[in-house]
Amino acid sequence: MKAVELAKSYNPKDFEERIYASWKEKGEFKPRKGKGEHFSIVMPPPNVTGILHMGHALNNSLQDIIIRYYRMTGRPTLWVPGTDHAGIATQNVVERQLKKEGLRRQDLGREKFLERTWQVKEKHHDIIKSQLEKMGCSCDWDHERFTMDEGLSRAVREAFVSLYERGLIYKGKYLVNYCPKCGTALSDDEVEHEAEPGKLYHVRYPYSDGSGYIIVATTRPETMFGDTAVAVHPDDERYKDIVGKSLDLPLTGRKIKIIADAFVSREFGTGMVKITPAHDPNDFECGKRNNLETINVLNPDGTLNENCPEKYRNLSAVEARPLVVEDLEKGGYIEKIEDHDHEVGHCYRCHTIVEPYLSDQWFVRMRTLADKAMEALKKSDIVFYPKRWENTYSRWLESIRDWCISRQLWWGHRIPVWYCKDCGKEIVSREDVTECPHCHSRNLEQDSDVLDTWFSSWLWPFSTLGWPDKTEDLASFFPTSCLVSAYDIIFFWISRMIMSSEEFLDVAPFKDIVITGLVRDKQGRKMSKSLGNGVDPLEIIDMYGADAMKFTLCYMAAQGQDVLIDNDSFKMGSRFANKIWNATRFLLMNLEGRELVKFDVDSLTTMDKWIYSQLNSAALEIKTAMESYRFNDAASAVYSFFWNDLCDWYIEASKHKLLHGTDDEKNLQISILMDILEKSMRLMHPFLSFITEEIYQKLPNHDGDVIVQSYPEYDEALSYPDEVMKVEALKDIVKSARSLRSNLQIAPEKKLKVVLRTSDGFKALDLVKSECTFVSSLIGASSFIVDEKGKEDTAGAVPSSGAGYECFFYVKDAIDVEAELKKLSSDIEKAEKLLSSAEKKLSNPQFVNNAKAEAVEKEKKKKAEAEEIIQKSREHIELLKSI
RNA sequence: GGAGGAUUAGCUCAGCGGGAGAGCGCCUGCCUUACAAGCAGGAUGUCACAAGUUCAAUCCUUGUAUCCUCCACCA
Repeated sequence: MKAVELAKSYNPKDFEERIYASWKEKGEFKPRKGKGEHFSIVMPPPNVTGILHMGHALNNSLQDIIIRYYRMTGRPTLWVPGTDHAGIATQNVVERQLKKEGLRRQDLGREKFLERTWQVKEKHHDIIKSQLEKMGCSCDWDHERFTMDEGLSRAVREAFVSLYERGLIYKGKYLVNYCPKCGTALSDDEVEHEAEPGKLYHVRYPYSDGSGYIIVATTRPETMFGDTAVAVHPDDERYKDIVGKSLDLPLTGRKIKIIADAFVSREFGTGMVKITPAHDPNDFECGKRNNLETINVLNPDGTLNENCPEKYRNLSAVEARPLVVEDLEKGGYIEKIEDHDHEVGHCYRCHTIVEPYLSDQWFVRMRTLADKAMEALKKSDIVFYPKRWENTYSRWLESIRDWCISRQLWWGHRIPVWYCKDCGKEIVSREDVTECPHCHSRNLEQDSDVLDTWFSSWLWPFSTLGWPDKTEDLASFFPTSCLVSAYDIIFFWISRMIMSSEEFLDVAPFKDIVITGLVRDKQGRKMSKSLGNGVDPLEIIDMYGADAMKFTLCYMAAQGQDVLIDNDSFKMGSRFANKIWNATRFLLMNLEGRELVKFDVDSLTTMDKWIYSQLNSAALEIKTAMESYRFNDAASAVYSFFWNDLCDWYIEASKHKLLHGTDDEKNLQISILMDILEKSMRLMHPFLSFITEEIYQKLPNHDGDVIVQSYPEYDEALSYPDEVMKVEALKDIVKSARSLRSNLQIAPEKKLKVVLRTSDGFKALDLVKSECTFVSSLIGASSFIVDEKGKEDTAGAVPSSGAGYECFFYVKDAIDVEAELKKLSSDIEKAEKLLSSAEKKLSNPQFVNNAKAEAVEKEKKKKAEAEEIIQKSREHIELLKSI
């Protein structure tokens, strides 16, 4: 047989791109009719604001592993890719570009601005797509979607209108979070609270009748121009008598009343609080309860407006504050100023301080939606991995408040509401409206706001499959099987997808929710441009290849734990890939000139059965790990099977036959190896996709592409526990022999006569005999004699021993007796520890009576082994001393 | 103010009721005809601290300490 020769070293650049193109061309990522239930994933759509970072690499690597695994199990499999228009974030990117050109978006106008934003979207989309391809993501590009696609836009309208019709969407004037820089309202979840050092100003508010003053404490004195009352607790004995009295608001002289409201805490400050309904959520509620006037003192850009004294107008809150305080001091209104740290809300996109701002906005009523989402968890329709996130999810749903969905932006889905300028009616419609259905006027205007970006992404799992139409995709692949996401968007996205899906389709959008950790640097810090600690996926792929990146991430992704990495972390995967490459190279070299033969169980040796058994166990371990999303366990099963079992032991053991066997022996051996190798490629394919495909194509026994081959399944018939036990015993002999040689500092080239003496019932006896040559080569023996009967004269030989055997080395030349003595006493010490622990347990009647029978058996065995080691080691010490 | 996570070898982390593990790093010896991105051998741990449950605790319970996240309208 003519075998393909592999390049001397593993170079992923030689084939990764080619293989991806070939998969794509052959349509390998498309769902196929298979057996069993469908398996589908929708990719969390990356924002078109930039390029993918390591977090995306982790997330998509894991999805790729899952999807490839299930594709190979034969289930009809679909992975839907796509991108998100990312409302504010993308608009900010474009506005920043404009700023460099000295322009604002208003200078361009809505239409031109949107044109420009579409260009940015296209550019980033193309980069993102090519990144995903470089990573090897096996998603079905024919199913690719964008949140502002025609179809998805239709889904957004359907969702909006149908919620409106059910009374779950309403418009109203409320105090919302408002980012002055982005110029838009935000939802509660889009505000990040951070502790900041601040001051607590104690301000005197004089009574209108001149009978003195009261003191209120505030962190924001500049909002006092919007004060419309001062409140005390109704049960506060100190202030019972002054409720109803009138105060003169400092710096303006406007009169406000003292009111009583139970929300006031008596303990904080003076127990008196100024009420500014337009600029504080508590005060807003309090104002409503008490029918207070609402005075807005801010412009939309965060500066003070015409409701403030002239000198402060058009200054930002931060600029105005010291001026106001200064003027208060001048007027003798400041009682004292204390340091006071407090939480300040910041915009999650631009980090500007968010203002509570009174404005007309659209909201989704969340209570009933949240209840259904809660129900889904209670019924176990959804399961979180790891489970602890279920608490986080429930708690958020319990305390949910209505969702502000209107944004004063241009980039996004226009709110499907039209206002008739003639009859003043509001028209909410799935289709564009050009004529008022009430008065037939054509004088209509569409609401200028767009929807929160999450209002389209919360429909993602079904809008991408064609909803609201009843499509074949929806029927075949919905609900999806699992969702892989980081924990930072559980609220923004995951919870809301569950709500929308339960609301519109009466079913959870996915069953398993896999929450990954975040990728951080080696110090545990978030990766960011400003810190310069980012690790770029493309750079890693360039250095080590996509397989090395994917495998390493998988190996490190322990259930929900953050992944700490630097560039060097990926050497691990790279070395492993190199190992696979070289092992294959060696086997293909040995295939040259050989014939593949058919073989059956009867022709398998103990070693052969052992490696099949190990492969079989690995398949089981991987299955178990994958089913509970324990990626690191799956990766270590792959790693230790291929490297430790196959390379270190099996291939080593086969070398003698491959090099010195008869033609028949060689043919049989290489046939078995090719079979194992072919199965290994299938086993490893989800984790190292490119290299396994590249190698698979070069195997004489391959069939099509490995990506669509069947995944090795655990088979009870291929499990050989006896053989496994024997091989483990053989490994033990070799290891202890090697250890002895190393301790005695015997040069590797020095070949020695070695005699192995086994005890009665030593189970691996026949194996050691049949693998004589192998063992002999591993322990550097010139001759290796298995001495069952104890006939060999071992006088003067140095022994190494373990359970059931002694291995004598005939060392005539000078050896390091001291070193060996040291080793032996340390062995005795260890064994004595073991022995005493076992004896302690066995002499304890409670242990013997209560513990499981196997546990007791194990202790007995432990004891016997320890005793054997101690006894032999003592003999050996005597022996050494006598030399 | 709530909630969660972390604390195991020099570093990064697995494990989780019965003899302490991996990768990297380190030491020693090897270019053994696949791989020096390799092979072999080796050292290193009161499994944060303190109680409790148990025949048995790194693992379960309860506290304590340090670190990290998330949530929360107390001015």
